[in-house]
Amino acid sequence: MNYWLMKSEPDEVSIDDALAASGATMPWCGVRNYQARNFMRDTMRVGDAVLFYHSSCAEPGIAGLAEVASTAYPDDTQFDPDSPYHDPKSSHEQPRWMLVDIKAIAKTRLLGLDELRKHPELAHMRLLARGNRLSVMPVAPDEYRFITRLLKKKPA
DNA sequence: GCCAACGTTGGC
DNA sequence: GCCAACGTTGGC
Repeated sequence: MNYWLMKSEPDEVSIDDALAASGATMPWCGVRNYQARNFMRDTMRVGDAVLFYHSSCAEPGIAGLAEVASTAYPDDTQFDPDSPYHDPKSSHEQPRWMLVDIKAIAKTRLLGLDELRKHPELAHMRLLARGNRLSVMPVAPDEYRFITRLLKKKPA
């Protein structure tokens, strides 16, 4: 069992949007970073736990829980000239970008960046590292457990 | 809107 | 294979 954090801009897809999707499941399209793609393609397994993170918004932070719901397959948006995620250098024969399906499980309280930074137990999270830009990243099991406990508590 | 940090591109 | 230029991310 692996643990992950996945960023989404709530203006695009919020945890509420994900929960409202058919089966609360949606293809995690639009990832255009090789490292993030490799995590989805090579390491994710069905049933892995996911922290659903809201980024580029007024209150960035963990907003819900989700799980990996498929193995990796090509991201269709890369082939669509009308999509903002279109990649003219990709082809059906050799698709460049892969994704997995993500199933939303629950909305949580908003666990903001400032609160995450308060805890020494989380000091090594990749999310909190300087200049971090990865949109899909692994979370250590201890960090995941600590965060799920925090989510059940009131904000500090 | 600003800007630091980072990844990618492409000329050499 | 180096590296400058450029584009993007994402918090503030």
